[in-house]
Amino acid sequence: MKNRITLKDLAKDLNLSPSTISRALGNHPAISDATKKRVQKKADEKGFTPNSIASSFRMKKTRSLGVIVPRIDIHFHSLVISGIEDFAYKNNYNVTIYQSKDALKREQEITKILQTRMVDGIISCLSIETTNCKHFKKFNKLGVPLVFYDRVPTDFDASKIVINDFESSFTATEHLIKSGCKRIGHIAGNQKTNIFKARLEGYKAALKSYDLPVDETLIMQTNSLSYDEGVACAKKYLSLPELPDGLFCANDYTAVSAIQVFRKNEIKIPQQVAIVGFSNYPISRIIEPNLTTVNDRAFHMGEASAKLLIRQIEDNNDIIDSEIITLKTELIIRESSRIG
Amino acid sequence: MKNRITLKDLAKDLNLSPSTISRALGNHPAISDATKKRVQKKADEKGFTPNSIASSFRMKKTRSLGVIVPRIDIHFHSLVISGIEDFAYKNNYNVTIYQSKDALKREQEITKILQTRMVDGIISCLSIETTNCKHFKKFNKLGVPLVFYDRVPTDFDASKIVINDFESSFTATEHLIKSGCKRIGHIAGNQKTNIFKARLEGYKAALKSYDLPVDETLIMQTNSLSYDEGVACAKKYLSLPELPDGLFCANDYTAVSAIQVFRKNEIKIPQQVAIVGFSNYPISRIIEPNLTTVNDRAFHMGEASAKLLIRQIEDNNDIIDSEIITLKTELIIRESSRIG
DNA sequence: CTGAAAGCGCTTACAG
DNA sequence: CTGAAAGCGCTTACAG
Repeated sequence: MKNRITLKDLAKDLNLSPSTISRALGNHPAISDATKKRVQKKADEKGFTPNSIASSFRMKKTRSLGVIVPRIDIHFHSLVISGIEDFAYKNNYNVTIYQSKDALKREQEITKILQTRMVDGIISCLSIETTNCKHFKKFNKLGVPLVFYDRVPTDFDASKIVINDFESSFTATEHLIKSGCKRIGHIAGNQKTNIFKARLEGYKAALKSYDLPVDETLIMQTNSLSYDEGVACAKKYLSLPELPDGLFCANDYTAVSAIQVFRKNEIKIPQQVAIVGFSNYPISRIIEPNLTTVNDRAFHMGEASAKLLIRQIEDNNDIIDSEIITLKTELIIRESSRIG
Repeated sequence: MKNRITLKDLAKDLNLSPSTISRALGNHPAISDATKKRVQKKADEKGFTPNSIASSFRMKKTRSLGVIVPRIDIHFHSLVISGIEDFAYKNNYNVTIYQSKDALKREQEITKILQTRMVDGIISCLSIETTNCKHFKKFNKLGVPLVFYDRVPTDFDASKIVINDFESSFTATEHLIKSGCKRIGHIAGNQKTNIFKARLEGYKAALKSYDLPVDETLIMQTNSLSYDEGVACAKKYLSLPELPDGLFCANDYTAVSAIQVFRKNEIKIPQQVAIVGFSNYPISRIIEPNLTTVNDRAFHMGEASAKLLIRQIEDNNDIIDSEIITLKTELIIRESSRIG
């Protein structure tokens, strides 16, 4: 950053004051068109670009959003970030990203950095270790709006963008029931996490509402819904006296691994076991048979987060304390549950 | 951002000057330990956090890196960003990201934004449309270092982090040859892009060096190496009088689609056709049979980019103009090429 | 060991 | 329609 042209330089060249240059470039109505043209021409000629740090400093607005995600390389989060960046870009905001690596300590450190960086607002998905959100409270005092998505705090009021995990799971399970399944299993995520708890509850509620029994031997608990855990769960199903005829998995990885384990054991999908996943990962379209899954709208979640956050930044109307937006999901029906 | 505590506030409280507060918090050697302690205590007590925008403005250093990627939601790029963020975080840099969406126009706009944002350095992978990099030249004049990765400019000197596509492809093809393949096909990427050109060349060179003929009917051209294009290519192979016995694909998507098309046609992988992909996408470990592929070190590419960039930012030594670092790849041998 | 002063490049209320 | 002036919150060369 050397010998940048400043407003002062332009002013000297044009025999005008820096105030006038600033206003001309900002298209201020009080400045004559003739002057605006002269200034713009000189600015282009000299390759002037405003120093937005100086402007941010002066205005106490940085037009940047801080985003804290567990990991950027998880597809769900990269889609969310993509949605955030897209919306932010269109509205002239910048996006600065941080990874908590699912570690509370790192998340806390990042909030300290964000506190000094003067971002105009923050979007975050909590780390898996975070049970207490007090490190986010400081932003309330500083007047920096927060929006959480996916893994959201329960211990304090904040704006949130979520999907209806309960309802989505209800619908997914209902789809299996309506397809004729009577013994439906569930591979469940970590029950310390609200979204996975809701998915289990939605599954149970659907069974109940169709007068099907909730058979605990058909519900498999996992820690992180990893591919390997999915393989282990599928093997457990195989060791049961009777196989389930339907399986709703709390994510796509476990659903894919179940498909593979079952097929290796000559079990026909969906004829013998119909399978539904959750999240619409890219692999769900590639695995054979293609996986029926819940589109969790990751990109839209990012867009919605950015939209809500920017509205909160720009609304001087201090009446709204927090806002919770629930996005619609969509059950994408593919071969893995298309029976007969 | 309201009623933030400033150095001046602390100074007033402690009957010291702002200069002393600044130096005390910056652990300046000239300040007595007693004063440092007093200042630190008061700062903690009042919840002081430095305004880093003011500091950036003053120092003309923002400690932030601008990153331009085609899309964040492409796994390769999200891994690279993850590597960048990780290294940057450890070195107290922030990472601001932009997506070009593979559009030259948007890439140009982003460079204009970055010019005003005063980032200390820029990391970028060129958009697919970019053939002319003159919109990056301004950063040379501004003294803002640039590092390109993966898709890098050929028309001007710049620091680059790349892998050796030629050699990696040579090794991958050689592996097929050594496994006993004699008729090896190649699904090639867009030949306007250097990396895909290099992959094709590496494949051809390996054949030649083992005295195998280069059979153009076994080389399929694609536009974007998409899954669907892979399916189409695989079908073309099936329509040939004789199938290849080995297939080196310029990415994993096309390799996966080839596996699926072949298997649907009762062709045994790897016994009848051995297949090798490129990039080590997550799906390569999941597809059956598991895909042999080239680990392109996306995360390390990000780390290396950030490392090189930060070194260029912090080295006042103006002797180095640009630096090109080639990373080692690794051939991961899995079932899809393990013959016999 | 500490302070007074200048200045980074903008923006804007005030004056004319 | 344009300008002079103040100030955002830091940092640091200079002085003592």
